[in-house]
Amino acid sequence: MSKVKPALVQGTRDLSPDMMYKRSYVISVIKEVFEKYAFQPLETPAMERLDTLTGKYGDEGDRLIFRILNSGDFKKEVPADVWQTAESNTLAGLICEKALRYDLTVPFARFVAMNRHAIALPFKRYQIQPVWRADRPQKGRYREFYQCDADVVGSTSLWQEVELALIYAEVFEKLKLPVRIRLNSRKLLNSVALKAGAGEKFGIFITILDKLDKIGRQSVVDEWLKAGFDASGIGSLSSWIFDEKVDLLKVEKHLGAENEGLEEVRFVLEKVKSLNPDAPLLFDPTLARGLDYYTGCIFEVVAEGVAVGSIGGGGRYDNLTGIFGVEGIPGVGISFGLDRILLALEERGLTGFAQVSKACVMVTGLSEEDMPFAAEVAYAFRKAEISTELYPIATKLKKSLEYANKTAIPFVAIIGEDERSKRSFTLKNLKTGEQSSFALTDNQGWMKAFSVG
RNA sequence: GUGGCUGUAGCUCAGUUGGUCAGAGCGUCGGAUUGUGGUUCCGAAGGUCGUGGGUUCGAGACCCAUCUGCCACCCCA
Repeated sequence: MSKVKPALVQGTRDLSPDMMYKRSYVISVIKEVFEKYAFQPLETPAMERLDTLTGKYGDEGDRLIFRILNSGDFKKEVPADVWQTAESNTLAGLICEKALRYDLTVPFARFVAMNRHAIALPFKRYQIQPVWRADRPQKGRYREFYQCDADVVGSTSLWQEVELALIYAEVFEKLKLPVRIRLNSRKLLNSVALKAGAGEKFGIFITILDKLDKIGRQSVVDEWLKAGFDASGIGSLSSWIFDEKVDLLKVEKHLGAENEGLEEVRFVLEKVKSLNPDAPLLFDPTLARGLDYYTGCIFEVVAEGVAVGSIGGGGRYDNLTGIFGVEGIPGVGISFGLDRILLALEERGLTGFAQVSKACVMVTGLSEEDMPFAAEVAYAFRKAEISTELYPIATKLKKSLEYANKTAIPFVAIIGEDERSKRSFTLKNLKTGEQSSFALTDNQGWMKAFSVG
């Protein structure tokens, strides 16, 4: 076999032990909160049938789906002339029947459609798994990344939105990451678009609106006008919609009191704030979100002071399972972008929570004769539920202490001839340099020493 | 998918108009210290200058391609 230079696929990365400690912690926080709000775990396969995924994310989304080449003699299935003349895209459709999942929501919808009979509604599930997108990587943008989703299907109650917003607030509070949770409603956006005379061109309208952060108010207005929307409508719209803090009463004045979207937003905002006054939830009429399937409330989370894009998003979709032939099951869900959350924590220096050492204590023997007893000591520690590493060869103390120091193991139990003959060990605290001797049978003694460190 | 920037020892980077320019710091390894690390001192190893072509008497430096990272667009976690 010829030698290959080791390399990673574009947009992917290895997660070192160092990173894994941090990730595990963040995942544990998210999972804990999900379970506290009574969501149940679910996992689905990395690959789905291609037709399960296509058409769910818009044209742009379809392009970003990683397709999997058929096994076997896939060429045989394609007529020669087609093979010659077809566009790459068409051809890919003929030789790929599977794809890597693009998000967790559509596979979940597929699961619900397939298991409708076995599920008690409302069904609340959470799912923490990687997804893949054939995007061009940038900072905080990977081709393989983790999403942590919580969705409820089978309930139209706005209390679900309230609880999901509370989850967002609680997770980021626990992670000590300052965020802004933006809230809007697609229905409200619809009314806004109507005011602007957007009518059929709702998509174009919100796409332009969505660019507000990047291009600024004036450019948004200009683009709207260029797109041919009603000038007077836009004029009155721009008098309030870009305000930093939008007063709901003001919105009501412009859209009328009988506005469903406004009522949704008001309800969620009020209930969340009354339960958790510190929740950083705020109404933002300019929040649009691109995904085709949202129909009600929409959420987006951005980290304060860190440019990593949004670290979470979600919303309500009235009929996601419809395309799988199961009608009338509404859903609402949120997603956490694990990789971006970690990036944000990293940039703000908030990863101090991470466990730094794999082991609490390392046992080292000075000669081969000491090794059996060293192993016995290590085993005794483990029986006491202490994470223990046995230095695998008898070596100079300098060596093993250096190793313990580098890997941040706080204690070293030293076994030499003396210790072995007395069935004891010398316990050194690497932080303070103190050391004392314990009989192996003196569990209470050495357990106390460990707890002090 | 479109456009731009980038790539030199494990890491962070020097390298002048193409002609000893293959370097520094940190890290790694060995020794000072054969039962004591994190400090100090001494010494050593490690790079076909991302990769593949090309221009040139001569290229790390120029050109082309490709890969990677990053940035903008698009989109999004």
